[in-house]
Amino acid sequence: MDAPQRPDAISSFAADLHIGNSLSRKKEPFEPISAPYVGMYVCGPTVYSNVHLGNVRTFLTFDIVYRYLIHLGYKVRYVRNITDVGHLTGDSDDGEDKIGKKARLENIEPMEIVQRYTNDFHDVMRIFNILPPSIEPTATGHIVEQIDMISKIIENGYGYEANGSVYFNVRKFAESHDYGALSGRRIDELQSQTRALDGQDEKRDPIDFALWKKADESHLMRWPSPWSVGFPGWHLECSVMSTKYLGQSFDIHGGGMDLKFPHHECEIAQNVGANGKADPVRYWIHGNMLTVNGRKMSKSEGNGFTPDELITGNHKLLEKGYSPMTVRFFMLQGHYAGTLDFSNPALQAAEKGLERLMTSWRLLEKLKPVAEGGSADPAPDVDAIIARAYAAMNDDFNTPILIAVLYDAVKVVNSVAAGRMALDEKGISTLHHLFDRFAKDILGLQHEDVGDGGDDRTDGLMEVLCTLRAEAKSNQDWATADLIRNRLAEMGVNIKDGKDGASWTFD
RNA sequence: GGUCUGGUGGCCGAGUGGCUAGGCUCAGCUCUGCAAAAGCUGCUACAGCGGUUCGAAUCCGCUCCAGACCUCCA
Repeated sequence: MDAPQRPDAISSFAADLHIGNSLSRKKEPFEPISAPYVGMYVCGPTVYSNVHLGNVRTFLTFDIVYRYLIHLGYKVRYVRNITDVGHLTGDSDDGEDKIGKKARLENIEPMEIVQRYTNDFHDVMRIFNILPPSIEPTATGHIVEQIDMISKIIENGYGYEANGSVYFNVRKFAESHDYGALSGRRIDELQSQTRALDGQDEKRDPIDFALWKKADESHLMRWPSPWSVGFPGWHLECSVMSTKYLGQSFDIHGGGMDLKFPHHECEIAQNVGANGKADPVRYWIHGNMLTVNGRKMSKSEGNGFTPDELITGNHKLLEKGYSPMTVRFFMLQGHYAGTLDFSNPALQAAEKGLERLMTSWRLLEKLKPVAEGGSADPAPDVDAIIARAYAAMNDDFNTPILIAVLYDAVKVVNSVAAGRMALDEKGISTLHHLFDRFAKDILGLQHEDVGDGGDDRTDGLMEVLCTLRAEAKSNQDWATADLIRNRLAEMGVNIKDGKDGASWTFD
């Protein structure tokens, strides 16, 4: 897994980068707080089960952001947390800690759960060629800092203790701050929307959220604090770890659309409530959901695929298996801010489209420049293609447009290979640059064939076979020519007859 | 009910005032011993209704439809 090549200085193209900011709901020019450094925080997974493709889409979105910022020359510190405590089951069952519950069900240590699914998460990230972040902190590794932040929030008057638990006083905070600015919610509406208080509730107001929860001995994961033995609230870890590693104000905060409320709204309140600094995050980026037959992919719907099911095709909703690169490409053909529907025809279209792109990319390696002094007519304008590639990425990371631009390059490569167009040395090297930087570094596309082809010996063997076949063809010995072609095809080697002899590709 | 997204051709999916994606599919053609690949051409749409404008898929209003979110032991 290769990180993008980072230039020594910030690219001149960086000045045109615009980011769709979910806080302002506008596309804004990207101006880092202290260039060349960029701080980016993304909410990572809660490691109590296998990740599914919907999760993958979110992390892929920020992989593209990360890769492009690096490509532009920024020194990015990318922090993506692992939630290993505090995320409660929010639905109708019991509101237990998700990890604690799983540990109890399987009768093992919570940390075994955490380790197992963290490993799984990393494996999945790897097969989709998603780069690891600079720092991957865990909630349990930052209990001390979380307690410290709670204390600050209480000191500042925005938190209160009730029976050993601590809550954030939303109404108090909203007196002087715009709670709801990110999600567009108003606290009066929230108030009326919230389910009725039951008499046991320790919260002063139903819209308050927990910073610390007291826990009895049946809880597997609990820590001492000034208020009680218990555990931190889910929203707290992200505030704590982003502040610790990126500062009280930082550039980019990302996550899935479904985290906008309450999670991110609460994060802002906590950061501001503890640090007193308004606007802790400059640019909020939210990746949209992956749907299946129009429904959000989720475990409870039974419409989530694990990577294994995806690759083998062993799932009732899959007609066949698809490679991770196919899925990566498929996801990048849609913009991150829109929903994307996962379907078999769409996947098959992506598979074929990717194959055409990759075949052309391989063909580029063998392209010969037009001879010195020879005319390159008609000569395609490859510099314009590069400019359009940057324009696409600068427009809020518009990968679908970038892919469309790459297909223009595909057309050029194929035309040159077929002798219909000509390129000089410089033109060819520009195309190399386009594919290496945009397809490989930024989109993270890579050839999936492993081990076969590419080395000198294979090339030599192929040359011999092609020469023999060319000889057979010139003798009109079609039987021999077809035998060579067919036997190679059985092995996954495809011969293509062009104007200047045959070329070959591997499946 | 509230908040937020969206509704684009056979399918997927860009595009936010005039030029205008791209991929896949289908049909025809070129090339070709045949095939594959590649290239060319065609099929060419913006949920509905009204408004603004010289001009709207794009802006405004309304309607219809779809999805997400609405929080801690509800």
